[in-house]
Amino acid sequence: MKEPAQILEVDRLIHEPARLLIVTILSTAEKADFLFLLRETGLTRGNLSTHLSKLEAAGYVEIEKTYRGKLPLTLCSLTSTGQSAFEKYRTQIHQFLKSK
Amino acid sequence: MKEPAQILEVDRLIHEPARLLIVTILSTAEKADFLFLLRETGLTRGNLSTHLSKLEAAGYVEIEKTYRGKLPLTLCSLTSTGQSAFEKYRTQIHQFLKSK
DNA sequence: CAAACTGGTTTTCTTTACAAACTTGTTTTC
DNA sequence: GAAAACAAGTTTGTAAAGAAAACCAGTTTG
Repeated sequence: MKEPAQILEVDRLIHEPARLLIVTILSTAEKADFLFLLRETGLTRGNLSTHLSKLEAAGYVEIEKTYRGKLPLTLCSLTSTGQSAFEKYRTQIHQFLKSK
Repeated sequence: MKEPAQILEVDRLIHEPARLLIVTILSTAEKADFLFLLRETGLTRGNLSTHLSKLEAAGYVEIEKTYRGKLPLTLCSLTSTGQSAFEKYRTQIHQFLKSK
C-alpha cells in the first residue's frame, strides 16, 4: 500500500455528492434557508433534511430554527469546523486527481 | 436548481474512493495483476474482488484469468470505455471544485 | 498425508441514500 | 366555521452498497 491510498481516507461525509453540493453552496453564503437550498440543489425535501441533519451531527453545519412571519424558517450555515473539513477535502481530491 | 447540481450526476461507480483508486492505478498501467492491486490499494482481497467485479460489469475494466506457473493469475486492465469514464469524471470534479 | 499457504470468490452484516408517507401549523374556500 | 389545500419540514421504510468474515480450489511444505 503506497501513498495513493490516501484517497481511501477522504471524508465521506463531504464526499457524498449531495452533501458536497450543500457544503459548497454554504461555503459561499453566510446563511442559507432551507427553501433556498432546496431550489439550488434540486434535492427532495426529505433528502435535504436528512443530509443537513448529518452535517449538523458532524458539527459541520449549524442549524437555526426560527420563523418568517408565522411560517417555520430553517437557517443553515457552515461552522468553522465544516469550513476546514471542506478545505481539506478539496486539497486532498485535488492532490489525488492532479497526479496523472 | 441551477447548474452546480451537475455534481449530483457524477459517475458513482468511479466516485467511490476504493474504485477511484483502482481506476487511477489502472489508468497508468497497461495491465495490473490482482496481487499488485492488492498491495497498492491496501484493500482486503474480498473488497478488491467485488469492486473489480463491479467495474467489470460496467465494462470499465477487463479481467483476464490465467496462470503464472501453476498459480492463478488475474490480470486487470482499463477498457477504453473505462478510460473515457475516468476522464469525464476528472473533468467534472475539477470543474466543480475549482469554482468557488 | 496432513497442515499451512496462495489466490481469489461468495456470503453475511451494517450502513447508507433515496423515496414516500407523515406531521404541525397556516391559509383558502365554500 | 369546518373542510380542504398548502407550507415547511421530519420520520419511516426499503433497497442497494460497502466492509468484513467465511469459504473454496488448488499447491506447497514438513
